[in-house]
Amino acid sequence: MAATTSRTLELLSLLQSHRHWAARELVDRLGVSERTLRRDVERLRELGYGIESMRGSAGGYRLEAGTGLPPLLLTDDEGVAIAVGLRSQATAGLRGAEHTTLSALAKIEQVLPAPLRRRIDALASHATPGPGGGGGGSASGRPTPEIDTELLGALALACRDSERLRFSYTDASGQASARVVEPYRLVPVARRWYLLAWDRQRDDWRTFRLDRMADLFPTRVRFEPKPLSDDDARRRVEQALRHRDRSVTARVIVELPRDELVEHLGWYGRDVVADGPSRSVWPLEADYPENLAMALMWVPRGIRYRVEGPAEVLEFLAEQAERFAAAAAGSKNDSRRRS
Amino acid sequence: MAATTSRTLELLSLLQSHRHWAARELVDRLGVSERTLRRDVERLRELGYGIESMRGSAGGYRLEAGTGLPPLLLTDDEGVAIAVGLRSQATAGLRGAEHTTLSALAKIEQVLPAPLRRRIDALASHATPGPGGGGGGSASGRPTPEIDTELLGALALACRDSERLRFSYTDASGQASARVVEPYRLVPVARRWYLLAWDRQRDDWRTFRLDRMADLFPTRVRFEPKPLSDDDARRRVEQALRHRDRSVTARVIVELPRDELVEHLGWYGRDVVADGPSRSVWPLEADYPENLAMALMWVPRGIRYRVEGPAEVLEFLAEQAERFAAAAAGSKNDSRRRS
DNA sequence: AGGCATCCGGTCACTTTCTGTCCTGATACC
DNA sequence: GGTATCAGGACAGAAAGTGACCGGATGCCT
Repeated sequence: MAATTSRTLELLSLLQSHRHWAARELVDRLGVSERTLRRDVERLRELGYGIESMRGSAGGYRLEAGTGLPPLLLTDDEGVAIAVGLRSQATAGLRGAEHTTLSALAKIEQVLPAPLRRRIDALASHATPGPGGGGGGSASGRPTPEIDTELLGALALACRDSERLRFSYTDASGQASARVVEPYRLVPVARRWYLLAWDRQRDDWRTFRLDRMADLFPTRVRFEPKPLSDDDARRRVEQALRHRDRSVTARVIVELPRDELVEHLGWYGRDVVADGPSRSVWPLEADYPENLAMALMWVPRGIRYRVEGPAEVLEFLAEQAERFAAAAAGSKNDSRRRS
Repeated sequence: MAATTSRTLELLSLLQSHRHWAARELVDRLGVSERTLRRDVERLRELGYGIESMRGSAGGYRLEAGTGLPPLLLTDDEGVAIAVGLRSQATAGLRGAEHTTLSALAKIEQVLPAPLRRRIDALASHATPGPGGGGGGSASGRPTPEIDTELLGALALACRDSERLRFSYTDASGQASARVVEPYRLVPVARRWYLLAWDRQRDDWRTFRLDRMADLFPTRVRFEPKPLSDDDARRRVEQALRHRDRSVTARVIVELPRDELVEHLGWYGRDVVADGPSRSVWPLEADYPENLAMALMWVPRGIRYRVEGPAEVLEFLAEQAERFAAAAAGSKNDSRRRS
């Protein structure tokens, strides 16, 4: 057996766990002579990992940024933290980076020992839910869509590896059916995830909403993927969704110059457009009126605004207004309203 | 030079990038004989990584969950995705797992080539901000605290490696000063991060709020850390904060049995307690009234509630109520303004 | 059932690398 | 200058890695 490969990995692991190491310490841990250690360091350097060394009485080795990313040697805990992070990131969405996030997630999911996986599933459901998105809880009445990150991980793997899947699906009309598909792409649209796949039974592309899938069974049968560009995929999904799963949209007209509003809102205000010199229009889109109303709260205090949108939204606002007013008045005996 | 170690890593990398590999393909890529490949696989198995093999015409190798987490061999993109994920996770907070997340973050930050780091910094500021937490935007008037994830990463490294730091700090009273400290722990409290460190000039423990630090300079001088338990650290920080940075709290009395409310709220409702058979109390805490009010929106529609809390909160609610009402009424029947 | 493609692992001879020891140098800090 | 640290050449013996060859096992397909 090759002591040397595993030792090299261990060295890398040590160097990653603390920044600074004296040769002496490393020698003790690895159980080799000092000369061999130097040779190991040399080897790692040849592989492109930046190991800096310092002489003198506080000398030692230090793993720095090199030309490439070295293999990450993680403890179990760290692996869990990373997996949880990736799952929630996939959920929260980082526009344009979904694909990469999923591929990183797939890499970890693939090698995750079972006990760790259980810890992740547990943790992920305790994680702070995103801004009106994702995360845990098992509330049924709660309007925030929940994303089953476990499912997401499994699907990411299957897409990457072109592995045929079996699952049951409940479509928009409540009809359940068993499906056998060849999965291609996961596409996030408006806080929900969709799977684009080739349906073997219908011999055509189909789009599946993740929260309507159940009983996923990876068949371990590989298929030959047809060519499909990212653009194609997105287009197909968007087309499939054109007439369903519409989200709630509204326009908020704020009595504030565009720049001022944008500065106040930061990231949320990226779509704000000016409507004259002292007024802005803030287009909002959300999956539920609740989330839409939450955004309104960030309009600077004391500033007036007006909302244009479907009756559903306006009714919701009126209802919330009433409840807020009642709550505020009810507790304060001196019925405080500002006039 | 050792072709074998690097080849082993490359094999691992291949196995991680796709699930399934035929021996033939691997042999072609690695440029060795089939026998040697088998030996390499054997070596990896001995190291505890689960490589499954299948015979027959669709045979091949497959990296599965093993006993331990294998070294992760990431592409640049994946590394970036992971780093971004970890930064935002540290920000969003996962109670109890902060430490692990930071240690994983430190590991990656340490070895991140400069160009990748730049991409991360750019991306992180575009990421979706959490629920009233973290994330990007540079708004000054926005009440959500912003967290400089770059700073967080650098501090995590310095804590781990016991590296003395220099920075300038602006305290609560607006007084700026230059500090030299020995950093020990990063502690998140109520959506903000604090650094617990030993102040070399004052010869005592000090707590620094991250968003008040600037011009961080890692001295690369190591220090001998004094013993300090996690509990100790947390206690010190909490004590230091006792009289500043208070957050907003309130109690919401909801006319709904506890279980029903909890089921509806999911994660958010973890602190709900019963108040009689048909009423519940939902304690809320947030850094700003905005965030507190957002939670109220999740009380099931049609259910009445009452809020007990500081005047600040009630006033805020009253104001929002008025704005909502105005927005709802204003657009509906086309009378532009309220009253 | 038979054929074929695939993985399995033993043996052998040969080559390459790895390792520890010994040594001389370079560099940094005190 | 003294000391602690890393650097790296030389050498010889031990250890490993490697390819070629083989008969065997297993699973899929016809």
